[in-house]
Amino acid sequence: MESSLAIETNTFRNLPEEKRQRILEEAVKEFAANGYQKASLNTIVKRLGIAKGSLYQYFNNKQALFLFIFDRLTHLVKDTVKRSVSEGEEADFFEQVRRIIVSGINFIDSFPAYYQIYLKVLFEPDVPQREELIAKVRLFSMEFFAPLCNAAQGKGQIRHDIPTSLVVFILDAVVDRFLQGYAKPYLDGGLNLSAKSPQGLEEDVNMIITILQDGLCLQKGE
Amino acid sequence: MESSLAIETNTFRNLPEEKRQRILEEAVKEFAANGYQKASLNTIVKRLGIAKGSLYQYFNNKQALFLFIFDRLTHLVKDTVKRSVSEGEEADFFEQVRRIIVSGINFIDSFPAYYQIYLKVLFEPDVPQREELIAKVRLFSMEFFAPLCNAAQGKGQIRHDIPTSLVVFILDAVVDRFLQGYAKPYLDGGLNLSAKSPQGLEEDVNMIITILQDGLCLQKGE
DNA sequence: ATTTAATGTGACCACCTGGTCACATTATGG
DNA sequence: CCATAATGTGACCAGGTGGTCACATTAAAT
Repeated sequence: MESSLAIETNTFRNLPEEKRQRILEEAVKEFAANGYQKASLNTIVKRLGIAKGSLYQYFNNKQALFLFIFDRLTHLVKDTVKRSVSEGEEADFFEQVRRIIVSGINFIDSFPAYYQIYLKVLFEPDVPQREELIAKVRLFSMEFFAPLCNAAQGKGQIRHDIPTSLVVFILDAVVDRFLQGYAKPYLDGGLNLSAKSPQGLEEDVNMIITILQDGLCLQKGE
Repeated sequence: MESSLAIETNTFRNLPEEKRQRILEEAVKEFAANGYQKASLNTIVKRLGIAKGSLYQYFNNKQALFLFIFDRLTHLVKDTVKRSVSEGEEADFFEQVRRIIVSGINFIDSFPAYYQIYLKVLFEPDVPQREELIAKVRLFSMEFFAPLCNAAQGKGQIRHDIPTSLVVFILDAVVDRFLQGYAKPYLDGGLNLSAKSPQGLEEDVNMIITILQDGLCLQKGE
C-alpha cells in the first residue's frame, strides 16, 4: 500500500515485479559506482536495454529515481539494525555497542551497493536533500547511541564526568570508521578488515570495545 | 629550484609571482568547492579573466593542474604538523596525540580550502592517482602514530595486550573524525565544534584524550 | 628595425549530460 | 472488432565539459 505522495510513478508501480527489480538493481549499481551527479541515466537505460523515455515514465527525473532508492536504503538499514539489536534488549552497554558494529557489518555484506551509495552521499556536496538524507540514516546511530549512553550513565556502567555528546561522538567515530574500513580497504589503516574471516573481525571488534571500555593506559590488574 | 620532472610548465614557472598566486588561489577555490571531476576549467579562466589557452600553456591538462595543487597540499600539511610536533619531541604519548589534533586544527584554520580538497579526494572515486595521493597525506598520521605507539608500549605508557595496528586505527579514527567535524558541522555529531572558542575546543580535545587514556568505564578512583 | 621566439587568445570541436516529445506499439474494455 | 487509454521509443534539444589550434600580441635578440 503506497501513499499518494509516492515519488515513483503509477506506471512504475504497475510494472511486473521482475522488471521493477531489474531496473532498481541497475540504477543502484550506477549510483553506487558514480554517486549522484556522475551517475548517468543514459548508461542505466543502455544497460537495461530500454528507452530513456521509459525511465522517465517510471520516475519524473533523476532526483526522483535517486530519492526512491535512498528511501529503500533507509528501510534496509532500519530493518538490519533492528534485527541485530532488538534481541539483546537488556544487554550490557558495551555489548549493545558491539551489536551495532556487527549489524553494520551485516548490512555491508548484505547490501554492499547500498552502503556505497551512503558513503557517496556522505561526501558528495550537491546531492539533493543531502543533509536530510544523511540525518535519516544517522538517526539510527545518533538517536540510538545517545539514549544508550544516558541509560548507561544512569546504571553506572560508564563514567559521568564526560558529557554524553562526547561519548556519542567517539563511539560514532570509531564505529563509522571501522565500517568504512571494512568496505573500503584504503581506509582501514592497515587492519586489512575486508580480507578477514568473521572470527578475525570479531576479535578486532572485541579489542576495540575493550579499549573503549578501559582505555589505552596500562591497567592496574596487569 | 624545480626538478625537470615538474608537472607544471616552464611558462608557468616564469610567470610573475603575483599572477602565479592568483591562478593557484582561484584553482584551489574551484577544486575545493567542486572536487576534481566537477571543477570547471572554464569557470577558473572566466574568474581569472584569462583565456583558456593560457591555462593550457601553464599546465598540460586538468590533471596536471590538480596534481600540482595537491603536491602543495602535502607540503603544507608536512610543514604544519612538523612545526606543531617537533617542539614537544620528548613529551608524553598522549600529549603528542593532543599536539597532532591541535596541529590539524591549525592546518584547517590556515588552509581551509586545501583541507576541503583533501576531504573531496578522500571520498571522490575517480580523482587521478587517488590512492597514492591519500597515502601521501596519510603517511603522516600513519607513519607518525605507529612508531609513537611502539615507543609508548616500550616505555610502558600504554598497554601491550592490544596490537599496535588497532591502537593506531582508533587514534586515526577519532582524530580524523574530530577534524572532519571541525571542518564540516554536519559531521560533528552535535558537538558544534566549528562554533567553539579555542578554549572550548581544547576542553573537548582534553576530554577525548582522557577517554582514550582511561576508557569509558567508571574509574576506580571515583 | 627586423627577425624570431615566447605568450596570450577565444572560437571551435567532439563528446556527454538530463530532459522532451511526437509517434509507434501494445493492452484494455465495450 | 474497434476505440481508447496506457506504455514504449529514440531522435532531438540546450547546455555543459576538457581540450585544440590558427592567429594576434608581446618580448627578446640580432
